[in-house]
Amino acid sequence: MRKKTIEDYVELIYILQGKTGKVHTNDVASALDISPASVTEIFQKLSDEDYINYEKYSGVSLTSKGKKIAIETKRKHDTLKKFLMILGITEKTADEDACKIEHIVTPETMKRLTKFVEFVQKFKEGPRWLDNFEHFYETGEYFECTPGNSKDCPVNEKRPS
Amino acid sequence: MRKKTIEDYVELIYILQGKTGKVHTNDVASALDISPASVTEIFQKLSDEDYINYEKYSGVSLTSKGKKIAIETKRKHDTLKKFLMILGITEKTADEDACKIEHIVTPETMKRLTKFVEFVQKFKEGPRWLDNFEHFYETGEYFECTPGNSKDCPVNEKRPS
DNA sequence: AGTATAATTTAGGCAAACCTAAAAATTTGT
DNA sequence: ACAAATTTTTAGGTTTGCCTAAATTATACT
Repeated sequence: MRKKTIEDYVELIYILQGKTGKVHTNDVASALDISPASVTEIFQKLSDEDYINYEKYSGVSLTSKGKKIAIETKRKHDTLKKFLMILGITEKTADEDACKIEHIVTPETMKRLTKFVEFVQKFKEGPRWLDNFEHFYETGEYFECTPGNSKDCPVNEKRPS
Repeated sequence: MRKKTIEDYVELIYILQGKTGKVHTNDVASALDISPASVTEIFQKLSDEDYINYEKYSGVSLTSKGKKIAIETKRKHDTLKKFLMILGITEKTADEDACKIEHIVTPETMKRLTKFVEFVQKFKEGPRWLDNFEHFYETGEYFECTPGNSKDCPVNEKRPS
């Protein structure tokens, strides 16, 4: 199926680590549906590259390098997911797409999308054009809602101040 | 570097095929910067799975199955690129991201994004909220431009009717 | 048309990411 | 504390996607 990146593993370990901060072979194996033996290999590789602290038979924890990557990746994931949900995508699908896009998106695009999410979230109930987009998506009708022309707006009443 | 999918190859062949419709080992090899020998293997695989017509030493052409995939993928690519450019991403980066996202995005998300591009393109000079987003991106300032409140809009004059 | 050059394929190899089966270490229950 | 059950690791294998070098086929020039 899908190719897993180092980021995937590190992010997963970050998510799986409970209070103790220890993640075990089996945790990862069952989360990814691969064999424990493969996870051992992955742990070895991640350890070689200093993403995790690994000692045989005792579970792993993230190094500061690993933690940094994990947090960064999760941040990207969350932003992408929010972004997609703003456009009206269901949570499940948004999560799925975010999970794949987070690894390949350029920093430039990521920065724009982050700002876009921020921009939209400035509006308490979401900007009206989003309601208009939703209306367009559902019905195919669209409207030019300008400050000087509100009569055609299908969702005027939704916006307060 | 990046993993190539069947879609990548088929789309590339579609793009490389000139009037004759024939694409040669070397064309693909230099486009992807891999060895001609590897392209031969790829051609064999694509041929096995009926994406291309392949006869040794004579170049390849897309089958109808291959053409369908190619067109579909290119359509996705173009839409994603447009979408990203709407958000203000430079053409080069938009192209790069589109190229990677096109292979992994779910149909649901693709449908939304397509509609979104359509929605934005309904506006002759782009919707005003986009200008506001750009303004926000550059300056950090944002405005609530509602039909009843145009005084704060930084870009009122840009919109005609 | 015949030979030099260029393009393509074949053959064999390597590394990565997975696997299974068996061995080793750890944990659990009494 | 020890045997049984579980978890983890080791060893060895498979597939995939690339590689290089050598062999083969096609093309281009005189």
